[in-house]
Amino acid sequence: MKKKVSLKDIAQKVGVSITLVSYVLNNKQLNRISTHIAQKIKETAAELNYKPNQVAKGLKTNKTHTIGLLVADISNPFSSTMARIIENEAENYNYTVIFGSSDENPDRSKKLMDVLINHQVDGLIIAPAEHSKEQLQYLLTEEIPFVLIDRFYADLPCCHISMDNFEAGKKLASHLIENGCRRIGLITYRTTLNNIIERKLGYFNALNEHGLEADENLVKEVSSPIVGNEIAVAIKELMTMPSPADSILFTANLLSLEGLKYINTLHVKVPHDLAIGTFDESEAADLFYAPLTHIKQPLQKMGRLAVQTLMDLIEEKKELVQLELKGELVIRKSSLAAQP
Amino acid sequence: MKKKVSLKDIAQKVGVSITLVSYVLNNKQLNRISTHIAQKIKETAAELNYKPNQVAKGLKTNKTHTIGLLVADISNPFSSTMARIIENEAENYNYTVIFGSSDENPDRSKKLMDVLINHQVDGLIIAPAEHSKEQLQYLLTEEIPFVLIDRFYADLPCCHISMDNFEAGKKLASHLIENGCRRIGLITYRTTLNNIIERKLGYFNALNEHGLEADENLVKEVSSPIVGNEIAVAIKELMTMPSPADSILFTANLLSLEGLKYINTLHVKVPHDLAIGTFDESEAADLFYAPLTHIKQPLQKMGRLAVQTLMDLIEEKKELVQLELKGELVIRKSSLAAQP
DNA sequence: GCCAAATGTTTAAACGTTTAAACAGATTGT
DNA sequence: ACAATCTGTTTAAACGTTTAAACATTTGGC
Repeated sequence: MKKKVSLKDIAQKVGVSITLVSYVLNNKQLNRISTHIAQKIKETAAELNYKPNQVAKGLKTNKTHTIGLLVADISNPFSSTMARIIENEAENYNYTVIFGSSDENPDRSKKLMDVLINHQVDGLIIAPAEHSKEQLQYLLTEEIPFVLIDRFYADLPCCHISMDNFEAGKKLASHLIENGCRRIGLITYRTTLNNIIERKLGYFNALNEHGLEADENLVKEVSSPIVGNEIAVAIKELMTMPSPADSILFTANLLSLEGLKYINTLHVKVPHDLAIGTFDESEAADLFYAPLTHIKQPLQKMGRLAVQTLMDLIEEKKELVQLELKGELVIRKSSLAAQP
Repeated sequence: MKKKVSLKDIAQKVGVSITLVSYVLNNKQLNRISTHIAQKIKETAAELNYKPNQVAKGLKTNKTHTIGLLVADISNPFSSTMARIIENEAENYNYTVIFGSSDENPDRSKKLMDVLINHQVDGLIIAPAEHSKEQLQYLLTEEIPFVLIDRFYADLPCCHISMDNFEAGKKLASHLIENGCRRIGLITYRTTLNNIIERKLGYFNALNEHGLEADENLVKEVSSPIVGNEIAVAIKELMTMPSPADSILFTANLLSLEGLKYINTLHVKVPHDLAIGTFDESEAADLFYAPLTHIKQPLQKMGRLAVQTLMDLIEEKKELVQLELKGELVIRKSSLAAQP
């Protein structure tokens, strides 16, 4: 790689000090500097195609204009959509995004966090992995600005932006009930993450408020959102129990996609034989013969608020921002089951 | 943000020079340094939780251990899958990824490229936007290491890794022909990008080799891959022409998804009434009642090779690597049309 | 006992910026 | 006339590292 043009090169060419070049190019002390020399410096900078070295600048100013984004997996649609929103919003503040995928693994998460911190990011936006509370605690003691998205720990006094998952789960379950479903199976996965748990609690709350009894046999917990066979087993059980499920609520997008693959192999028509409700939009759920009723997360809003909050933290306009935005129930064919 | 622990802090605490601390922590000159002082330095570093400042290091060594990834849109599955693969492979080399979405816009692409370069990335992996040849030319003259993925300019002497799109298009069209299709509609979008154009040429070549005449009316070019209505019009025309299409080959994933949405609204059964072939995997195409026959790109291989090639460029093991990997034809229900 | 070599550690400069402070020369007020 | 002020520019130190070179002390050879 060629050596890049530095302030020094410009200074030498023009025959002035580096300081003066810096002042001119940063529009500082402009009331002082003679216009014709300023002119000449600018011309020369353009001519040499000078690009300020952000690394050197960062060392001096202690601001890299970079934010770290830590997600579960950048290749999954939730993360990548979020990444794009965050990229765009960060750009408005002249910030660049550097990312890492934790794979929901706390060790990996810790390692990535360190890498990002070592790169001197000015702050972090994190969709925390399971069991990463200690790490977040560490960020807090180090006073490294960060904002959680999607999930959070209730007892951790930090900024977080997420959806009101309890309300969303309740809204979705209520909708199924109001459309005639009486035996709503719940398929969720084993986790300590509050977002998923809240969705489940919302489901129970909806049953309760509608005077329906919760049946433990209707609740299936698989070990992870991608184990297709466990999901298939769960669905099979729900469909073949004495009083079978008339509908299924999936607490996560991935669960429903895996579930539909299995349902597609059965002689079961959605929504006639089985209504479906799930979370998040997806092309796949759109293209399914009975497009899926789902909770649409306010991703745009979440992403933008996360960046804005982070910027405030970075600029030390300290304030504890903890938001739970409402999700939107998008009603599609998959849930219009017992409807006449 | 708290001030971070520096070499200086360790040096002061132990009572030695900064240099010595640096040597110990980098395992340099180890044959010289007294073991007990080395021990003490390491202990103190651990105790203070020292993390080397990559920015300062980068300034001195002229290596930031960061690569820039420039894609069309990080939120689309091709880009995000690629991003993840690149992230993982880069990690093997102790590199971190910083990204930008060009939106296929040359101005934005130029701007992002500058931002990444100003952040002193050691190299770039780029899925070039349309009309970005000049910018790439510029990288070449500046000797900034970069590798193109997915697309390239034939006359630009730079490294690129992509799929053999001509062969892929040909393979897909041939498959349709061999399965009885005789009137294959092609839906593509207006672009100067070689990858899409090659797919189209592959289609023509397949027709030719199978002794079928190319009918210009069967070829529809929309203005962009996301204009649903244009795609609908194109499909309608293909289906209602005097001798209508018995199949459609989409030259891009997005086109087929938009197309299927429209096809879903018609009284047309895939593959019986219309066979479909497309590019790239997607959950959506999997879940469609007739899962789509498609060309699977060797993303894993492309991503890994791109990183490896870039690392070689960065380490000045200069070599021009230009690869066109073979795509895999994945045959699914959507193309098994005229088959008995 | 003296010089050379080996051992352990420090000095100093550098990377490309920023920025407070100093400086020199011109202009002004009295 | 001369201090005070203003104008335009430079000096120098700093950010946190790396690394060649210098230095001081010990050890070894003869």
